[in-house]
Amino acid sequence: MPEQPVRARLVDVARAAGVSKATVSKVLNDRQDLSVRPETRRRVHEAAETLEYRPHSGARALAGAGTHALALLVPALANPTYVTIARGAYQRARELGYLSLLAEDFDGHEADESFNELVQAGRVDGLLIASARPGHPLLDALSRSRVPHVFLNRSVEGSGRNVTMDVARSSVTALDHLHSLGHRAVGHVAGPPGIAPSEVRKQAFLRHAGELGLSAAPVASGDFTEDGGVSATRELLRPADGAGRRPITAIYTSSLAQAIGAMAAIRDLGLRIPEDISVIGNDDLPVAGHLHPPLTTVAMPLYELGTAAVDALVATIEGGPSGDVVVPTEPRLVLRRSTAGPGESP
Amino acid sequence: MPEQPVRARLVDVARAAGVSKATVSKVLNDRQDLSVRPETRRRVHEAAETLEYRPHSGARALAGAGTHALALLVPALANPTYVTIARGAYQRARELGYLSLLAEDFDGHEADESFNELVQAGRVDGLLIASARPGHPLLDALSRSRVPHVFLNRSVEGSGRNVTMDVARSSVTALDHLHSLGHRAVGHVAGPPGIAPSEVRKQAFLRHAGELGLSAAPVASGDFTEDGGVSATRELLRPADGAGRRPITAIYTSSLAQAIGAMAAIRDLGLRIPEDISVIGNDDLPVAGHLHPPLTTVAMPLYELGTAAVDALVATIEGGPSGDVVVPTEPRLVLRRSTAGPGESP
DNA sequence: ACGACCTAGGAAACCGGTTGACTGAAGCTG
DNA sequence: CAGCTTCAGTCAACCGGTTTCCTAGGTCGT
Repeated sequence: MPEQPVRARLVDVARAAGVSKATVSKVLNDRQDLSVRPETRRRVHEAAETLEYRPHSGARALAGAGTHALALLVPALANPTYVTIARGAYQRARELGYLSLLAEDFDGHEADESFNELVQAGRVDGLLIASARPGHPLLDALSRSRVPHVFLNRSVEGSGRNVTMDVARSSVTALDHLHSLGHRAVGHVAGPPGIAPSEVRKQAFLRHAGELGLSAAPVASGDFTEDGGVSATRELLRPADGAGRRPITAIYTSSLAQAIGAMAAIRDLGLRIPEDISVIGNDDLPVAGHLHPPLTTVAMPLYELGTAAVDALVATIEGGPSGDVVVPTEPRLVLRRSTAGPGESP
Repeated sequence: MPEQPVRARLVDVARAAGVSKATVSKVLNDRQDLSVRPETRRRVHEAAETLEYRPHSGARALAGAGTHALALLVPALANPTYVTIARGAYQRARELGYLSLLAEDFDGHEADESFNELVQAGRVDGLLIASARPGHPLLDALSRSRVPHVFLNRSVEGSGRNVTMDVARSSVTALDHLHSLGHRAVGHVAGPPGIAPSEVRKQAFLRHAGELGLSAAPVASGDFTEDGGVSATRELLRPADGAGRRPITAIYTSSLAQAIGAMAAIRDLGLRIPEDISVIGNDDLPVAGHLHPPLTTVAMPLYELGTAAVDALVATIEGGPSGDVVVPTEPRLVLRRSTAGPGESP
């Protein structure tokens, strides 16, 4: 039997450095309640280094220090939006000495289970929740237990723990762009009702449409998927008057996938993009630039959302106060060829 | 100070059921080395139920039982392929009493760190590795330690721990389809060199092209991204002879993103799909059906790959033997409108 | 009637860290 | 030079499970 390359334990480091477990623990955790000679400190660090010591997270958690792990709950990983957020969260967590785990929360179906497995089982110190919606079972569990958590992207009103982007601004940016191209009748493909950013975008769209004096600003809801975009777009393009005139000349969608669906639906109706209908979507990802035509988008600061959420959560875990946060980076218009003046080529 | 709704602990359950910790532990873990009266067993389960008892994963891990957690390392979450795999893994893991965690391994950059944080810190019992490639730092770490693991999708030759799909078959399926439409000169957009499924697909493509007697079967490599598809496609379509004739009439890509890139590149050259060039991609996802034109694909059994990998890993963890596994489900052709006979409309 | 053998369950050690109370030695003070 | 601090660390309890021996009481065979 070959030598098992056993993990180094605290006591191994202690032995190697010629000190006690307690000293090693305190030195490595940089605790203030202990005075150590620099020389000793050095020996400890050196021993830990050569032995490649990693504290056992379970033991640490048991002893009352946390696990130094967070979990990010996203509603749908297939939506690459959340992947960008997750990356931001992961990186920032690492910088703060935490590990960020990723879990898909199939719109509440698995939420209880995830909650149990992650929080109750003591695997994580806190939750980053991107899957909130009214009536979500998780909200209940959270209020019963006292687990540190923040809501990101999908905020929960009155929680005082929301980390969001300036979603309203994205509607304004998109609408200003279309308006400046000459569009006066713009439709909006909104996300499902009840979901915070979806509602905010819709309200901002309607408000700003009013401010710009648009002649029409119909809204249709659909899932944040391609199919959701297809059905909402069909609804928007159905001739409203008997004359058979198209009610709108441009569409603004709440997600990238919806925009892809919208483009498909528009073409199915025999219309051209952007000559007949301009399309602009939210969230910029590589695929947008490779569509036909390349899609104009409003890029949201997703990565920053992830980092900001971790900052807020870690602050909470470490005893700080909590409060709503809005990521300062503004949505950015990414101009491509799916938008043009009504009747024009790009 | 409000009552902290503390987690129920083992001893709480024991007290409630009127037995000892040991008994509860054994009953809940269904251990054979103890005889209990059915009545006692019932009481224990009941108490655990009403107290909503969840074992503390850290404590359990410390005591020598595992963590009952696995980690899935994927090379790029932005590639939705891996999301489907992850779902399969997650579900199957749950059925087996495990929790599957998801981590992005930025092509080796973070692999060591992930390995340390997950394995060395004792957070997981085993690894599902989908990010292998020759020279990957993880391979070293794995051979040094004795952590249970399997490689999925991207196999590692000689490891005896590969869980794969019939990737060669997917090339045959795609090529047969194009051949039956009348194509005799087909190009292949392969993945990066050195990556197992990429190489296998390419070899199978070349072999079957030979079997079918194609007049041309050029191959160009590119990343599994849209941009990778663009550049490889440009290479394939560059006129080879002085005559300026296009060398091929169809393109088969190794990933869906590459297919999207290929379509963009084809259009940029002023060519039509499928009249001038047919396109067929690997992996079927919702977006494929909403492209312009809707993309014909070869659907791979990704979900099953995830479940099979978990089966294999858990078997290893629980002391079983290991061995290579190939998911039995065959690749399936999903016919859409990006393929047609040379010169024809779909 | 008495030991052998089950049956049902309990006591306690142990896993690997953390933490607050404690201590021996050196330095300072009066 | 005795007493008080400060310094530099040590001791041991503890976290919440699991597991390995035990044991008390009842059953069975002879």
